[in-house]
Amino acid sequence: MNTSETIRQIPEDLTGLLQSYRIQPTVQRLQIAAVLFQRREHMSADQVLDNLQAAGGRVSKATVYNTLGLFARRGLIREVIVDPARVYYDPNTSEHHHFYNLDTGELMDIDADDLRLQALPKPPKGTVTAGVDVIIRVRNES
Amino acid sequence: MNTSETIRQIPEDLTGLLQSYRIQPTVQRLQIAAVLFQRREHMSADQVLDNLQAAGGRVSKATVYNTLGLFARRGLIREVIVDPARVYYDPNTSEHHHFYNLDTGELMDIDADDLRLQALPKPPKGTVTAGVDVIIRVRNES
DNA sequence: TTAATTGCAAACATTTTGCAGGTTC
DNA sequence: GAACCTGCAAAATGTTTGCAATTAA
Repeated sequence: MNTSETIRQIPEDLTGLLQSYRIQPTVQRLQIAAVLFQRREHMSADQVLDNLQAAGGRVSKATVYNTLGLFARRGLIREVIVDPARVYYDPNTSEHHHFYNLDTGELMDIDADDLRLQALPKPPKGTVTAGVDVIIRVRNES
Repeated sequence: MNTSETIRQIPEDLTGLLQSYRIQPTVQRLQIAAVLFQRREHMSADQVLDNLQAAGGRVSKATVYNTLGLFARRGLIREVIVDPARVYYDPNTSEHHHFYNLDTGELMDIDADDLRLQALPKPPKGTVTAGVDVIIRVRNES
């Protein structure tokens, strides 16, 4: 299909990574991809923007939002919908799930092997499954 | 704990239902509860408002939002976070999961018995599990 | 009559959009 | 040079808040 698994390990080849997802690599897109793939953390659009600006990158807010949307649409990253107030983006697109800390807003991965679903129910008539998200909401103790 | 299972079947006793969740029953709250528990459907705040106004109820937008938030905080209903654009509220608080149709925005219940999770992973140190949500995103065929 | 609730409008936060100017192939 | 991308500011959502007026215990 593509060589993403290999490329994933080599953030230096961001240009090739973007291209393999049919995304024209531009200065801003490479900077945004760099933040995501070097940190390999879940981030909101605003966090990406802050990070970039702190590092001296010159990217506008609109471009960050539009670019993250594009990355997600192309399958390079994944949207994580856990907080009604903002979308998180996950550079890890392999099958996995999430802990979401309601107190801190922190997201943590759960490996697919650590959380198996027993036989998925059939999707409603006329529909096909597009993805399965499991979110375990946690709260700080006491 | 409470008699919600019984009360649930009797939307006429909405006053008692609210009281059993430590919610002072007011005209507006009863109207909002009526919409949710008579339809027994997932609804956004805006849908609740529309429904109410169409039925001639006089409730303000702020009150609908605040009331749904209160209901959820008290455990009478459940928030469903699947769409970055809006929160859905679910009058069914028993353990269950959801199909979410990306094309139509429709939410459908999945009975807990039809989707078992094989041994939940332990929550991160210092945290306790507050809830588990499984969302199966589906798309209309072809 | 005191506390709680409501409604309105304004405030907020996140995200999207229109469009002029720049960049890329 | 044609198509595409970026930045800015303005607009569009959905939701929250401040506060005066109203309602409930």
